[in-house]
Amino acid sequence: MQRPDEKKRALIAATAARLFATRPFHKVKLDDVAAEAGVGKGTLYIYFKSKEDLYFWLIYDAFTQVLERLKRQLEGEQIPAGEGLRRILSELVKFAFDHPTLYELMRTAGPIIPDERWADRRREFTGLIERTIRRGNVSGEFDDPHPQITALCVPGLVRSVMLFGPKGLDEATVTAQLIRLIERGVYRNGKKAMKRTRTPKRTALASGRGGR
Amino acid sequence: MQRPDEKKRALIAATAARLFATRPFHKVKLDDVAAEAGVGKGTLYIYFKSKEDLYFWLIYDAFTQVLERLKRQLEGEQIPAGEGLRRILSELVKFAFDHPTLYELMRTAGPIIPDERWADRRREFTGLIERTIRRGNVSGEFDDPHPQITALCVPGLVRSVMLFGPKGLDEATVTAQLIRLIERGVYRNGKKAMKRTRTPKRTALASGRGGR
DNA sequence: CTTACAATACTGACGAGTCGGTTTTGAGCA
DNA sequence: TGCTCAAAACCGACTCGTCAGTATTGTAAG
Repeated sequence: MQRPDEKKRALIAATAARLFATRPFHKVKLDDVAAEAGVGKGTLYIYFKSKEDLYFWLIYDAFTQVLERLKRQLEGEQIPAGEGLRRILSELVKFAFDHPTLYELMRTAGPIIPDERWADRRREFTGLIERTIRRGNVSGEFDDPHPQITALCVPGLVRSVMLFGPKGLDEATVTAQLIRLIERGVYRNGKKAMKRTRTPKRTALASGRGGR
Repeated sequence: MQRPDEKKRALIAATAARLFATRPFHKVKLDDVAAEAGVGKGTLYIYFKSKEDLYFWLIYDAFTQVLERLKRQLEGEQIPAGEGLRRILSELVKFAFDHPTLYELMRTAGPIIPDERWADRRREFTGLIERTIRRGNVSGEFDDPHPQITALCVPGLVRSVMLFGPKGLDEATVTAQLIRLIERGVYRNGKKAMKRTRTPKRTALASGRGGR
């Protein structure tokens, strides 16, 4: 009955994730985690170094899961950029719907995590999206002047909707709408349609130092 | 030295905002807030009921500021929906650049704030955007099947870019790109619709706005 | 008899909130 | 202008509950 640890680690992780998603870090007591997981408090410390370690691990793990799924979606043959973008979006939304707890958890996470690995993962993530857009630009499929900014936006869209959206929203609707938004923003339209958007002037105007 | 208390309240608030933006709630010590504000700890409790109260007040206040500015931008005559949307975006970005601290602070805010006022404000906010989009739909300017979802996305876009974007980004570029994304996602396709938007020359984006 | 763990008792630090003493303010008065 | 005094603002050392983390004990399985 008591040999394999991975099962128990997962149990603890799931319980903790649930609690951390429900209330802020400082309100989650490890006593509660232990109790709800049906585990001794001491056991927690067999699997995790500290409360912060546990918390970090949860987020890192969840994020890694998303990342791996995305990579799997995009690997292989030459998927057209548009298709790639669509897959990214639906994969993200799917994950958010399937694991609301983990998604909510990542929200809390904020960038204030000292660990460098977190930032690395994050960069890897947006890099994936950015590269897809650039690929589309090169192939002529897209025409996005700022793939980096757009890439940053993608997870933000999903986050906002999941976080503040009304409860009734269904996955398909959300996916469709987000895809629509991003796609339109990025695709090369009938040339005249997007002719404008002030592109020519931008550089000159931006002269006046942004902020900070 | 100081007679009017509002000055001091603002000082405390600003200091606290800085600290709360820098580290998570549970790592901010009121002793530090007091020290950095050059104020006795007891004084904090003259102006704020508790740590949570202080925190909540900061966020609520910041959010209210944005909301008021937006309202001011949109009130008055019949601004075309497209122009309204553009104003919303640039106002948000401007605020984010001007008050990075407050903006970052609002990020943290998701945390299950018990107070109903917070949810109200939030609804008021997205409602403003949603209504603008609907107006555009009615006038034929836009053609967005899900104004509500789109409205939810807007603040998310700004957030993502400000939060994870590289430091170098300047306000004008960010504004332009976000406007482009949303606009394209929302406008009725077809050359004539597009053209109308452009006719009135772009609003003065370069309106100064120095960082400091 | 050993291993892995639940249960639980324990402790030490930490930090929110308090309280009594001190300073500032401004009104009333000369 | 100067003095008095009460009320309000202010300070910061102290208190006291709360947990994170640890050590101990009992027990079931192998």
